[in-house]
Amino acid sequence: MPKAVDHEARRRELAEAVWRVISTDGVHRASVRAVAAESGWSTGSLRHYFPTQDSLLAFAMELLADKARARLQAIDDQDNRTVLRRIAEALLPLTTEHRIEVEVWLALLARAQVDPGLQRAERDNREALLSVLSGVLWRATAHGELSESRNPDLEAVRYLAVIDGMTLACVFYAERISAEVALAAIDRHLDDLLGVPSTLPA
Amino acid sequence: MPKAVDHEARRRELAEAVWRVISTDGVHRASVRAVAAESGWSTGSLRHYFPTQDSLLAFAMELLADKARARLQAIDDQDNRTVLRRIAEALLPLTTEHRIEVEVWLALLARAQVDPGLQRAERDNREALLSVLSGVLWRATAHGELSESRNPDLEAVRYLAVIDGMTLACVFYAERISAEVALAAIDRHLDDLLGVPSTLPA
DNA sequence: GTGATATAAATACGCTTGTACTAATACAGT
DNA sequence: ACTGTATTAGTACAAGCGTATTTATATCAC
Repeated sequence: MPKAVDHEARRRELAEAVWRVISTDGVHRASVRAVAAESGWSTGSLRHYFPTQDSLLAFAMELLADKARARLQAIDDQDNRTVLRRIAEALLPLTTEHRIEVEVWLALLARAQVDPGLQRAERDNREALLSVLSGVLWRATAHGELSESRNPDLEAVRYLAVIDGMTLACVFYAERISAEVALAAIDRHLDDLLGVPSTLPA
Repeated sequence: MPKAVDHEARRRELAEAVWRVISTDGVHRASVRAVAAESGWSTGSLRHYFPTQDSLLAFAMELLADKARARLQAIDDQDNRTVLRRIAEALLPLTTEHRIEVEVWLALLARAQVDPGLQRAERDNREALLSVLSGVLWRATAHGELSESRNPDLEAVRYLAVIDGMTLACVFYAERISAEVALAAIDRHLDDLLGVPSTLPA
């Protein structure tokens, strides 16, 4: 029997090389050769784990979605406001490592627009995110934390929009929008939704 | 004297071909040859107006920024809430034509992340947008429409985030987020900022 | 008409790309 | 130690790329 290699581990290793190439040179430079060189393997070896470039990029994108999902699932149940805050913290690019992930995600997202093979990761992630947010906000309504006059589904869409918009700002406008500003905007938004926490009940 | 051609008009014509190629095939397919074929001109002709591919893409992006700026400047002075609404309408991809512009913009934005030549259009647009929003919100504070407890600059950042986030949702999640939902979220946000307009003053 | 010249088209060069194929390597079971 | 095979490396090929250069075209001043 030949050498035994952990297939999934190798695929992850190669996907991480994809991230590095995209982060520094852009998606359009993420050629099979460039990724192979970045990973330290030959193009022939890479092809054993990913028969085509598309499958390589698609896996790299799905792995990013998995990481985001894992961060979200690690949020333990607390009061609704804290959960909403933690979700924003899990999605916003507050650390350098996460910032790079978001940059790569956005680059792949733009490509997914014209590459059906990349669209699934985006759809699944989005779907999961919105249903989680809706769930929390419906629960908040049931607990009287969110006003009856508000539509929880619409508020979920709007809150996700704030997170996405602040994410864009952090990535493309970093010198103006710091992590502190991003979180301040999130907290201000939660104040509007759920009321200022430290004040007496109205 | 030779044939006289309107240089700027031809450059715009070629830039529009760039938009079409990016919209249907993606930035990575926006080669000089592909754009020339889409425009109906030869690559040699194209090169008379854009010596390099980078200059072609940069001009295509700047032209998009110009169109957005023109839409914003066409908003005539009205009450602050209406102005804020109109700004959102000018930026959100509510029509098919505008939707394509936003798709192309996002594709070029992703590339601008690793291509300094494309970054200026993004910066200028962003800067102008934020200062307009801040101006309106400071005015709203002066008129007592925005609560003194709110920071107009932070609210400008947050409102732009909502617009950007809804824009992303409209483009990448169109079957779930319609134009109506996007505008409903905007109106809800303006309600939070400025109060519900149809009610009696508190 | 004629000629000067901006524009258009065509061709060519060197490079990179995605993918395919072939030969060498190295390790698990006997 | 031997053998078979998963893995790796290396090479090859056709296609597409950005760009340069060279030739042909068409129009305006005279």
